[in-house]
Amino acid sequence: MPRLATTSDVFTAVAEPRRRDILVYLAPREQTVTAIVKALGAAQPSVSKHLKVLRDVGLVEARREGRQVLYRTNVDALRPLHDWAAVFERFWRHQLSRVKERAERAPSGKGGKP
Amino acid sequence: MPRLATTSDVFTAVAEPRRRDILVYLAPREQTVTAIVKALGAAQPSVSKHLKVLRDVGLVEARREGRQVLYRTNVDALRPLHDWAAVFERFWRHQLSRVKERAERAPSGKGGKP
DNA sequence: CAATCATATTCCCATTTCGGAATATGTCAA
DNA sequence: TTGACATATTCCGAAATGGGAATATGATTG
Repeated sequence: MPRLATTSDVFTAVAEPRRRDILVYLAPREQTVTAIVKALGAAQPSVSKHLKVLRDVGLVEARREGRQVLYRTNVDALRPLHDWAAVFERFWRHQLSRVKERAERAPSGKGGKP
Repeated sequence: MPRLATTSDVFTAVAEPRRRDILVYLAPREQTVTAIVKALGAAQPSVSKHLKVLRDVGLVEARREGRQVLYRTNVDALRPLHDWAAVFERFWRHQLSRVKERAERAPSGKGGKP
């Protein structure tokens, strides 16, 4: 079995960079498909397909207005993602000490990993 | 061009449920591959492959101890994910009013979406 | 060195994914 | 109704994914 269907999982849907861009673009206010196409510089069919995926997962909502369709990010659907990531917040402090320790061990910091 | 290489993007790496399970399992403390195999009930080669993906993206770190290899989640590498999701936090309040409004419009709340 | 435990890698395969091009559907205007 | 605009869908091909089975590498012990 290959990867989980992109249409059933928020994580997989968000794995695509273009879809992330779309979500960011549609978060402040609803936008036309054409607007998205122009903003992202992508092909229209491609955008429509991505929007379908996002809509199937519930990450965006659509509203028809005449000839145009206005899409808008459903930010609530992103909470599972945020919540999952937030679980690790608990361990950040714990591991921060390690990072700090390493940083202090190498004071001339510029030469990280070129 | 098909999907983005799972090995170059944290988002894609985390798209796989088993890999998420591994990350959660390895967050509190480092664990042996065998331990992961038992904990997840997955096949050993499968786990090793997932670990390789996670390590290539920097989501886990490995340490050899005799015959065994101890893996540990690098929680810092999860920050991009968290930060990206956190961008939408700003809009949650805004959209919460809509949800609230809808909830108040339907007082007999039990029948949500079973 | 041989045997064994622990982990990694390779090979094969069914399935999915995305982009591009072409085409279909839907909606408004004249 | 015809035509133009906006969006959606289908078909195609190249590339990638993850599981399973087999095998390879690494390290320890006798």
